[in-house]
Amino acid sequence: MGECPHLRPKAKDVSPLIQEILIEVAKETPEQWQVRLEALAPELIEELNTKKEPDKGLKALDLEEGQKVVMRFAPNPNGPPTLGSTRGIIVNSEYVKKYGGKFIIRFDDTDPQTKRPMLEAYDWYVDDCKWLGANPDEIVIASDRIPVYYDYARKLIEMGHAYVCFCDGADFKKFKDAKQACPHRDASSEDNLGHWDKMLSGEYEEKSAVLRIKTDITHKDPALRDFGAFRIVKTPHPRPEVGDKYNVWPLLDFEGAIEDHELGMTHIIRGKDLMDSEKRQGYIYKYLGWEYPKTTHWGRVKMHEFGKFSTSGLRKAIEDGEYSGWDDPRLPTLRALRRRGIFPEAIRKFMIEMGVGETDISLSMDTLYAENRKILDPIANRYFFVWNPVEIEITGTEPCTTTPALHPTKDRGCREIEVDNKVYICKEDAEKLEEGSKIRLKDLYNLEITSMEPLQAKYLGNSIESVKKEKMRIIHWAPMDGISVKVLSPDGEFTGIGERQIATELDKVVQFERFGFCRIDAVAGEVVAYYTHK
RNA sequence: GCUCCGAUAGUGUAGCACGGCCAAUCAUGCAGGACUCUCACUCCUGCGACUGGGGUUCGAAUCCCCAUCGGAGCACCA
Repeated sequence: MGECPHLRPKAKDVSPLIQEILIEVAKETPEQWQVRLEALAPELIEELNTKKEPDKGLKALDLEEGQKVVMRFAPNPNGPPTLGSTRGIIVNSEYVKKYGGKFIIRFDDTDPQTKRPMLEAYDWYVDDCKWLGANPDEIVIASDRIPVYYDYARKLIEMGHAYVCFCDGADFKKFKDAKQACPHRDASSEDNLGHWDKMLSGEYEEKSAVLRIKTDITHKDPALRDFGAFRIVKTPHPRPEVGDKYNVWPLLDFEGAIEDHELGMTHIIRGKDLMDSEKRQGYIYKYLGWEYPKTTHWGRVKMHEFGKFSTSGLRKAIEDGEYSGWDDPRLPTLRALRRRGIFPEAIRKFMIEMGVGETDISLSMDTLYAENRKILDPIANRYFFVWNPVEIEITGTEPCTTTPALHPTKDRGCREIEVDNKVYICKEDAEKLEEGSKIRLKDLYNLEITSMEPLQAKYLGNSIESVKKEKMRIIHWAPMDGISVKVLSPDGEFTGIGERQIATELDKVVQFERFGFCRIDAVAGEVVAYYTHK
């Protein structure tokens, strides 16, 4: 019908005819269909056989042919980047890669008080962006550019679009809720300029005055009625280059509005919590005759594995020793994921395939782990690590050496393990045994349990055929001269014994068989490993 | 209270701007099986969704209205 619009008026007549034909066709066999299709339209057969490739990844951006983009990621560095931050980093930088242009990191660090920036975090953001493959073309720090914001503020006051308001917060809210102008709204530009200068020079105390942008005080959406643009904060900024230079600080809506224009932003992609913010900023753009960048939003993201946590709450928990630091494996910070051996490529893929939807989503780390496992499995060497180790004594054989492969399918050589008359096995494996049970020590030999306490076994040959025939359990083990290993995981700590050769894998991700992937974090004395995932 | 968004399998996601190629994609998850000297990997099979109700239309996941549910904003936070 789409192809033959002239039939549309006759749709009522056409559809019974089609129905009849369909009934006829349904009586035939698939083989008959094949024959008829070959006669009618052979090209369709190929089309049927090729699977539809759905659009993967990010949707096209709204722009003109050949246009380059300028996009930004704008964090407040009041804590370390987290998995949540990566959405902004990856989506924005990916578009810049796709269309060409500029990717900017802009630190919106204009609150020295409530969400006070953390000095180390500036570098963390830049580092983590680079690690994720999102190299910034430019780094902008808002607290370096306060005079720029002051200039625009003055301009808006002169134009009569901004006023200094001395209302108490609660009083202003009453006026606003009643759609009424507060007493200061109609002051002259001259008066306002005078007040503004006094704000800047520090004559007013904190909370006593605020610069507001005039919008429409009767707007039906209360969120859009006259909003604050600057406030007085006398707490010095943590950056030494800024310190106590300023008494008056811009609020996000103002600072962001000015910077997005100054930096030539073409597109903005950010959380939908900032949707109203955009409408407020629209007034500033209108007054200054600017055009607002094109915007897209994403919804709230929650990870099943991580509850709600605030940066400030987390900071306290770390200070209290509840977590070992910002890279504690239980945390969703990028530093932690990095330390655990999550690869940036996996995070990128995860974020890109998630796309940019306005729906609030709640997702599981499993999907990220699955991506990461695809990268890890071919490159991770295999080792034995026995957690909660118990000794088992073996009789009936001589000390020997075994050489299991480092990888089950890739040819990467072997490791070498010497075995005397005792090995370690996991307590949870030992608990399933009883006198007379037969087990296979993987890559070693077969045993029959002769005593449970103490745990003893006798050598039963090393025929793998009899393992299969008798369906023996195959368990892993560790030699008596193994190395102590401590694994830190989101679910707690595991300690035990591993092969000595693990110590050569510093900073690599290995797989502890029947346990999971781990990144070897330290090898001095004992091995410390961070659990990656199953 | 006012305002603004959104809703497709367990979880994400494609399809929706322009209604018919949708008996709805892909991934992950789960279940079963094959392979395997790991509980990993790989392979095969299966499970599973258009929030509900009206309307428009020959035809609705797609357009319109209502309801329900979820989220956000109404800060001198970002």
